[in-house]
Amino acid sequence: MPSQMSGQVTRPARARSPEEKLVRRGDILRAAERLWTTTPYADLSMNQVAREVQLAKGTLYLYFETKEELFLALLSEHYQAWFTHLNTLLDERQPKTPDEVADLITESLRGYEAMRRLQLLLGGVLERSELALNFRRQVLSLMQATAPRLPYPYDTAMRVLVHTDALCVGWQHLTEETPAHRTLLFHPELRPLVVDFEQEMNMSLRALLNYLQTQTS
Amino acid sequence: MPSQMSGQVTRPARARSPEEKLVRRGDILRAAERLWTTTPYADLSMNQVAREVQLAKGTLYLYFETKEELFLALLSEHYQAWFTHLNTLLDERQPKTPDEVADLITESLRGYEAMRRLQLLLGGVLERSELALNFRRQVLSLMQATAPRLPYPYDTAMRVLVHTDALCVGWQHLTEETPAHRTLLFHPELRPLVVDFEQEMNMSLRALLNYLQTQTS
Amino acid sequence: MPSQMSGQVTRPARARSPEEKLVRRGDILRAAERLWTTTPYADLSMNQVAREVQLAKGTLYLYFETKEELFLALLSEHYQAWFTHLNTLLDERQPKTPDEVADLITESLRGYEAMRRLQLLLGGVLERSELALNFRRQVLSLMQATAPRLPYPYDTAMRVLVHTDALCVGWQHLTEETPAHRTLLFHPELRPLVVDFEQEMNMSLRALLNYLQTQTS
Amino acid sequence: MPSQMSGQVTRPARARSPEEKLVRRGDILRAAERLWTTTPYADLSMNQVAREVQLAKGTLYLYFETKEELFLALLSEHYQAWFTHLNTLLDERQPKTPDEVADLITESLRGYEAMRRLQLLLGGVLERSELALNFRRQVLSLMQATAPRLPYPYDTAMRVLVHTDALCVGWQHLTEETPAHRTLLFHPELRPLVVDFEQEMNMSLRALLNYLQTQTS
DNA sequence: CATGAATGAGCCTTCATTCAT
DNA sequence: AATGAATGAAGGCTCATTCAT
Repeated sequence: MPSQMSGQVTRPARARSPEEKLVRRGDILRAAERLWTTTPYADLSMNQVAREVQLAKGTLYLYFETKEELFLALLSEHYQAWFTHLNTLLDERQPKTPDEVADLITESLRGYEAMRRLQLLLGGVLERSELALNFRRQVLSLMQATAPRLPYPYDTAMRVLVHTDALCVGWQHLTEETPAHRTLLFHPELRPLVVDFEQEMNMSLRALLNYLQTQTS
Repeated sequence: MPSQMSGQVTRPARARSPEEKLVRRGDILRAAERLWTTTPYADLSMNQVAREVQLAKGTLYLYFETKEELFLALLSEHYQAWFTHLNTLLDERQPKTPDEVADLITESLRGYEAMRRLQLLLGGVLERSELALNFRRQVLSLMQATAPRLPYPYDTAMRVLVHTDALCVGWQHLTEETPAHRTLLFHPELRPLVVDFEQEMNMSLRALLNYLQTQTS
Repeated sequence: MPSQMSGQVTRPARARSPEEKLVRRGDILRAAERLWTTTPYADLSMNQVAREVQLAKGTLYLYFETKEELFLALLSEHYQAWFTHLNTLLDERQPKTPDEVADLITESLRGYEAMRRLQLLLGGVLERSELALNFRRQVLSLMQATAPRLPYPYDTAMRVLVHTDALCVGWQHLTEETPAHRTLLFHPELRPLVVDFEQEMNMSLRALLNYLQTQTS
Repeated sequence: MPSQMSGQVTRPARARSPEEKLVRRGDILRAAERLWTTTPYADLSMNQVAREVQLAKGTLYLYFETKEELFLALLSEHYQAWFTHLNTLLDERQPKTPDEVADLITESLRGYEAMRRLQLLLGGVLERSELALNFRRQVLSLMQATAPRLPYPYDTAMRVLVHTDALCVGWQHLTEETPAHRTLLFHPELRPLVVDFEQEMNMSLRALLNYLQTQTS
């Protein structure tokens, strides 16, 4: 009869209703996320995740069939959150000029490092599974919901979103705060390689959107 | 575009001279590369590489201290090859306009898929070791040798090269020919997510370089 | 003199309760011991131990963090058993004269070859880890519990126990039943080197204890 | 044509005559010894030894068939040296009383830590080979040469020498300067386990020899 | 639904020894 | 005699996943 009080919130010992199960699923995701911010995927064991949620290892497999699926779900969640955030900003500000749009997108990414890092996993690790297909479908539908909010024709808007994705991955890749990357700061001769995500991302977006402007007219 | 003919060529039983050793080192690299095109880093064991070169496992460790070093060496090799290729193109064509430069860079990447894929490894896997530092230094010096060949002030040129890196990673990431990615082609509804590396890369570069033009003047 | 009957007794598939886990731990220890009698530590793989207990390799690591820890635990167990045995004998017989004490200690070692052999490991192999410290502490406290049972002042008693340790190791070393040692028996010219553990141990102890007697008075 | 000047002494590139070969053999032994004082047997690779003598790995195998043989030869050498030393002392001082003999033997061991440590190897590592038999023969004949120099009947003298062996091993075992052993010094509660080789060895010998005196008369 | 003991394939790496030169 | 590249068995250990309870 182990007490379940050790978590932040009291929690039913068993998740019975579908709602409770959803909550539990969320708990797991949240735990994985917490660990993920400090530990690379390969070094992050299901055991650790289990410990973090204070569930048994086996329980995780009741909610996710594989480690891969778990992280894909996490990425999915983050994607959704970010798109929602982006939509809100777009609806509020209704940006018109390329620079306004670029700035807004850049800003929308602030605070979403977790998502950006997760995105990198896709290629190297997560991409292999067939779950990826579902994931893509989801991404697509998120993009489709956002596209109309951009001051561009649908196709252009979609393209902008795909470019945003690529840029985000690219800059995140060069910017990722790995231990090795941090040591760069102590080697002045390597300065030219040290870049700031937000600044470069913004520049890339401005360049892109202004260019689109030019081309269209 | 290395020839893929490396098969059962007769080979000295022992690499004695420094030259032979270099050749053997190359053989290993080549084998690793061959496997790498079909198997992700994490699933690629030294055992497999050994089998592929037809050498004993231990022999690999005569040429590379760790698995990581082997793959870093591979990436390094490809980077160098690409920069050399790029330099040649730049020297030959001496591009002036933004579009000329963009096209040239885009073209230079053709046939260097291997490098592009390898680049993605950096973030997730290789970045951790201290070897990474050396690698960075090398990349930097390659960039520094290329920068003067671009029709831009040195700092701008360097920035262009860093952007190229980011774009390359970003688009490669979205374009990578993983099994999962290939299935995309059979799902017409996912069409909008299917993009062509070369085309998008080119567009990104054009956008960037034209934008720089604008800003400077 | 533990029974060597542990064979294919039926066994729960999973050790759930702490008691069952203790039993399983014991099973592993027992298996290691069985192998140890015929194979030197360095040649004894965890794989073999696993096979011998009929458990998976990984399972061993659920009970012992490293190979070293496993063997240290084994030695620890044997030490404890021997000290317990010695204490019992001392309590029963209450030896007074040096020779009585020497005989009793000698007798106490009979049947504890396993412990004696394990002791030899300490120097060469186990000594390095930090676990060794704990082990030492344990040995010390065992000695401290035994010292008062000897008909000597505390400090002298402790010294006697330490000497016993040294003598035990020394004679075991010369007496060890290795294959090489056994061949000695077939070479009459080497006779003088063939000695009997019990006999020599006894003599050493008698010498020591009588000497102490002399010195004190 | 590599220069062979890098050693302390110039050395012929090839050992041709039997004498030269013996010298070379000695060089190897000396190198192994140097390393052995700081590195445990298991961690000491033939590679290191080769590097230390500035010979190729394969060359070692021209002089010793196995690693084991090399170390057995080393031990053999040390044994011989010590016995020689002991003989000299005995001849010079001609000790008569038990305490004089005990003190002399104790003193003779001073400075022969290397031998003492090597002795410990015997049981755990070296004992297995069939070379051990030869080694034993040698030890026996050394003892036989020394026995007459002791003020005891031949058989008693032999027995004393065997006891010396055992005691030496036993106390060395408890005294060995391993890292773990050194940490003992920082744990005052473990004080009782810290003993001094020379002091305890001396006591053991005195006890033994005085006891023999008693028994005989 | 939950548990966590058990699994076992698989990983990277080491190193005594061999053998072509 | 000397070299040192090549070998390959073996080792300890990890961890995603399964399954008995």
